[in-house]
Amino acid sequence: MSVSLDSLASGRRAVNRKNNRDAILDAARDVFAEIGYGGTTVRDIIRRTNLASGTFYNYFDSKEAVFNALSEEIGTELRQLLRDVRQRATSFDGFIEAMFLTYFSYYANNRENYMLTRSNRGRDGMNEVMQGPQVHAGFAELSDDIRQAIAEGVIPQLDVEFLTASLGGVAFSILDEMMEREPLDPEAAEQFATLLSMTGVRGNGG
Amino acid sequence: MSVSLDSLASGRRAVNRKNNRDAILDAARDVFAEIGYGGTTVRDIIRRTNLASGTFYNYFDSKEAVFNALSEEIGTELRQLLRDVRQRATSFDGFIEAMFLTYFSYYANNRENYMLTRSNRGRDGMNEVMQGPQVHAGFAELSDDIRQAIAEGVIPQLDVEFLTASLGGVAFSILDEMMEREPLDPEAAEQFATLLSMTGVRGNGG
Amino acid sequence: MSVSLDSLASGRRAVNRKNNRDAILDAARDVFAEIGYGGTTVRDIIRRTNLASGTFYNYFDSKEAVFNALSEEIGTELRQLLRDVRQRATSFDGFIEAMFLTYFSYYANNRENYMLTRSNRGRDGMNEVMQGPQVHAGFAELSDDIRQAIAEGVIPQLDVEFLTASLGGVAFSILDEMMEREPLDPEAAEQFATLLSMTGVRGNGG
Amino acid sequence: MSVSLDSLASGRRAVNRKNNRDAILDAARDVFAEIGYGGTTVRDIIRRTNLASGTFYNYFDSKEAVFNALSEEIGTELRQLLRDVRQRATSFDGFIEAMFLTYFSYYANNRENYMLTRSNRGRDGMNEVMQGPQVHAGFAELSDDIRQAIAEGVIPQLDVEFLTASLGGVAFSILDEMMEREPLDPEAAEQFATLLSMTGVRGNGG
DNA sequence: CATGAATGAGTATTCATTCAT
DNA sequence: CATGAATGAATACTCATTCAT
Repeated sequence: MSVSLDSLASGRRAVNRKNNRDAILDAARDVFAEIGYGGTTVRDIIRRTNLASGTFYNYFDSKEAVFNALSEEIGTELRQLLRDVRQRATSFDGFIEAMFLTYFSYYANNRENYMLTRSNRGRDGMNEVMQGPQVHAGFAELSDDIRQAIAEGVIPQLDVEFLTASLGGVAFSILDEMMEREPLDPEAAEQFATLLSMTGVRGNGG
Repeated sequence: MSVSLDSLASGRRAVNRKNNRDAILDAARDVFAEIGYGGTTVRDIIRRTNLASGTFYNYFDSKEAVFNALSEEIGTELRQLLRDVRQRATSFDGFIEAMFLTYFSYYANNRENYMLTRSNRGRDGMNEVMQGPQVHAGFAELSDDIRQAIAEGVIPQLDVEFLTASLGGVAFSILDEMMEREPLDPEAAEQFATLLSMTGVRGNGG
Repeated sequence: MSVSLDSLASGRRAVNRKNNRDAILDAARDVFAEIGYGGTTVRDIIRRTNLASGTFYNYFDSKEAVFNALSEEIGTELRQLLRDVRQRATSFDGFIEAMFLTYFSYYANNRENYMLTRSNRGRDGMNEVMQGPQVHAGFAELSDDIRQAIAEGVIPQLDVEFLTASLGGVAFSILDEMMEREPLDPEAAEQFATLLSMTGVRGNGG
Repeated sequence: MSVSLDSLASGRRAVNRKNNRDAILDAARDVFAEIGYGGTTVRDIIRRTNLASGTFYNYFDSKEAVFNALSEEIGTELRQLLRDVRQRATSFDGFIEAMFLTYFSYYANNRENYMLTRSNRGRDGMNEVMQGPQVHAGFAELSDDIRQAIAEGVIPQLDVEFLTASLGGVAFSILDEMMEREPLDPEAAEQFATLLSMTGVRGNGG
């Protein structure tokens, strides 16, 4: 008897713990997206929750900590998708194309994460254009891909860091433009990004 | 004693008014650059000044107002430079090239304004990738230029908004990369940006 | 599994109850000594224990309650020692001497209790120079002894309360001084305390 | 005109500043005395004042800072009195006697400072029986006096630190006892303290 | 117009205590 | 009886802004 009770208890507790953590994360995601990281207060977050103020601190140490958890979540998700792309890629062109499409599609399908990412940009000491640690890691992987493509003679010997930054810049800026349009069209965004990146303004696009 | 001072006032006041305003702007520029917009308090700003806290409000309504004034200053300066470029341009290629060089050189020569611009990115409600009202205006002009180039058949019929955003994105991201290098090399940055923008990765660069 | 444990419970529980209570008391003694009564939190105490926070309240009602239990423990121990002294005493001089020696030796041998006593002094509403209820009780007994000594003509007719307080004050202040010296020398402390108390500065000491 | 206005202004300001500071100190003195240092909150202090909460921090950095200011005030006052005593003293006996009388009288006439001193005892890290920095300094001076008296052969070669501590202990403990009596009788307290200190229990008192 | 003290709403965080399991 | 998550009251301190001088 007491065995089953105990195991029930611990099970329920674990579930509840998970639920509460998720509730906080969900609330935080919304608030950050709505009023930005800087403007968000811990009170704003818990207010959107059934929890008491103190409960927040059972799960996260600070506002920054929740934010990092969210960033990590998105970054990990996105980076995994991009790794899958990398593995399936058979050509550099196809790789870049798939990367852009994956990237734009991800945010098209997760608008709240897009909003969060934008609010990210405002964190103090986080003013690298929009680079949390996750983005940084993603860029490092991209740099490696570029280096390899250069080594294999697939693309010319360009400045790797400049190119990495540029591709990121193109992705970010087109993402912002795409998110303002209705309906969302990740394919169109991808096509433009690919075209510009691969052949430039002079390319046979249009 | 203060009576004689008073009698000098009318002339001196105008000067002083300008001086005080400038003192606040200078202090603000430094503080924003150092500790970011979010972290900066009005007290931080006036502390770097000989003025009293209340005096701040004789010149600006709020922290945001000083920031906007600074942004406007930079934006106006930069936009004027870019207009000069536009007027002197004889070809689209030359125009883009000169735009990039002017842009990179400006920040290379005004590091504190670069820092300020970065801190800008973090403002709440200012999370458009990097768009203060000035940047917005600058982008509008660039869009016009692009539209005209398309109309004249100088470049293919690309999506104007996407292209404008992309050029901005490339500029911003390469700027960040450039500012981390020593020595600062605006020419190298310009060459890369131009090459990528005009001919893409596939271009005969390297 | 837990069923068989349950059947052992009735015997084991009593043991465990004692163990847990002692574990809490031990932890509390250390923490109070280290960071003082005011700074100590209930969490600090249970953290040094294998127990859960809620368990604390199965044994004590509050931080104050543990503290009182510890005080009582020390007070009871010390008072018992002093009662033994009283019983063995054959003269007032010998009584005082033995009292001091017992007192100083006790704390020399139980430094953590000394630390605890010091932290005691800081309790709110416990600001009588150094008087927990135990000390109060001890003082009452000492007052009786003094009264009796006066009645028996062994010592002059001094103000009993003043004298009791003074002997306590001398004891406390010399204890503090003694505890700062290395090595601890309760005999020296006792000799000084006795000399001063019995014959004053003018005594033939030195 | 503007001169007189200006000087009036700065004068009034200074007065007001002084008044506010004093108001805070007075309120703090009362609260500390009533509910002890540990239990006192900054809010408790400003609540007894007409000032706003933020105003507190225009004058003091923290609760500790006000307390230190008060302690210093009392300590300085008392030490000055004791220095006067020292200068007027013509014999060691007379010196000790006058010291005790001054000490007891001071607190008899400043009950709120007595209460404050008692609350002092409870500060964390301030658990030396009741020694703020002021008391410490006072003790150092007393030690010097004792050393000199020994050097001059006026009193036997006693352990100076023990004796200093003991005189302090006697003073403190008798003070506590005295303050509980009605009416306050500093002379009686002084006589007892002097008698005990100089001739001990065996003295010809009573 | 300059001053700088006063204001008081606002925020992060802690902690003793409760209570469902 | 043990557990430890949830609670929410409480506190210190900051800061933009006002306003009397």
